[in-house]
Amino acid sequence: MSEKNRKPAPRSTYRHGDLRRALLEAGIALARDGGPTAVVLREATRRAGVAPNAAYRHFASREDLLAAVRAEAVAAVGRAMEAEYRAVPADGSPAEQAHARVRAVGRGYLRFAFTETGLFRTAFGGPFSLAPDAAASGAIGHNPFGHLNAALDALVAAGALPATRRPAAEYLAWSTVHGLALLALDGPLQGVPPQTLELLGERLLDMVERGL
Amino acid sequence: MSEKNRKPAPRSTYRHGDLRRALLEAGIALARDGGPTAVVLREATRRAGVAPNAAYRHFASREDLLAAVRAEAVAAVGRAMEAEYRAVPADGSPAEQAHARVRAVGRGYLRFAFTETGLFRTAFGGPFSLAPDAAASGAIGHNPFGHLNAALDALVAAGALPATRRPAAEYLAWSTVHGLALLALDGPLQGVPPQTLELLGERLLDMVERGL
DNA sequence: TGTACATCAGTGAACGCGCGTTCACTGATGTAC
DNA sequence: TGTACATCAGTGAACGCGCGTTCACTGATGTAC
Repeated sequence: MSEKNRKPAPRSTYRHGDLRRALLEAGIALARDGGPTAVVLREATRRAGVAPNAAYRHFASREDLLAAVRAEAVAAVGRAMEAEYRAVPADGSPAEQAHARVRAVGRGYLRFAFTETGLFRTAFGGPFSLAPDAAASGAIGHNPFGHLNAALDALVAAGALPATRRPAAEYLAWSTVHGLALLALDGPLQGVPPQTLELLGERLLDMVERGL
Repeated sequence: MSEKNRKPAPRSTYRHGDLRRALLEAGIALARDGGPTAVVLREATRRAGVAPNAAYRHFASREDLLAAVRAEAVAAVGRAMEAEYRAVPADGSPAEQAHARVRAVGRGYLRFAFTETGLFRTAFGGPFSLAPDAAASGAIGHNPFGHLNAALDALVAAGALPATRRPAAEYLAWSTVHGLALLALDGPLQGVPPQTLELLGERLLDMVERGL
């Protein structure tokens, strides 16, 4: 976003201004096209036009930088889900609406995975947790998991899902979209054109709706 | 399996005997507890009690060794699925049996993932394909994907799945178990006790059965 | 309004690391006569 | 049955790599008087 990390051109000022953010943004850019392993501390400092060790004023370690990048990636997934959720038209019965929202949340997740491969991998491609504190630690209140839970709760409230089936349903639903995403990224679905993936995603969501 | 790679003790003979296999087995052991990134060429040679560059007589590169290890890991998944499949009792209607077999295949996949984390990661934790040639290249005819396809075909044959829904159903089914496996390995289901995971797995398979 | 000073963000140089890989080699084995 | 020789599996030493990280430093900034 800022212009500073576009060019490694030396600053005019001795101080950087907002090196933390510049490093974070460089890290995000790195993650975007290369996933978590591409988040290399030295490269981030290069992009920020700064000595390698300058990073240690703002991050305790490479792992610390990566954690910050990951939090941003997770937040981005959350935003994608939210956008899809908001795009759901407000017509139909409450049950229909609730269904449409669960689908929207899943669709948002899948679209993000297909579109922002590197960031998706950074968010969910290695060990990750979505504990409340993890969600709170970033500059974010967008927790993907929270969206899913809310949508499922609404499904129960609308009478479209028996309350007895609600517990742990979020894990079942999440599993399906997560699995498809990874099959498309790393598995036998690699190279399948986006619209086919999109279609497959809708069939997957059908299955979840029917099966939950 | 061989004793040679247990101890790094120097051979008595100048020639090794079966270094290729020793390296492969060292690689598998490495993968078993550490996943694909733990498959380090130098370490494999160390375990085989051999100079690092000796590996190049048998593998073109580290990547080549890893590919061989991966093929074995994939085969192991296939075997796990097969074992579960074979354990299905031969009673009930054809439709019931067919259902039970699809479940068995899925259960085998999940159990392997929960049990042999490192090997599962090696097989499916990074880029992978299950193209026929990939399955043929190893010393194996156990293709996990093939098992799933066969089970689904049988489901159609038994009249338990409308033929119109058969196409691409393997991807839908696979997505669900794959997703659950990864959520349990890397995601919010980390640390959940095995029997809870098992239960969740069964509920997931219920969902697939109902939803397909 | 000007000066002294503490703070601390960024510098420059250097490290050790373990890796994959290449080189020219050596010596055990199997085969041809 | 014995000897000469080609083969080629394994040796030993060395590389370059780029990384993360540490060290002692320097110089811009803001604050107190």
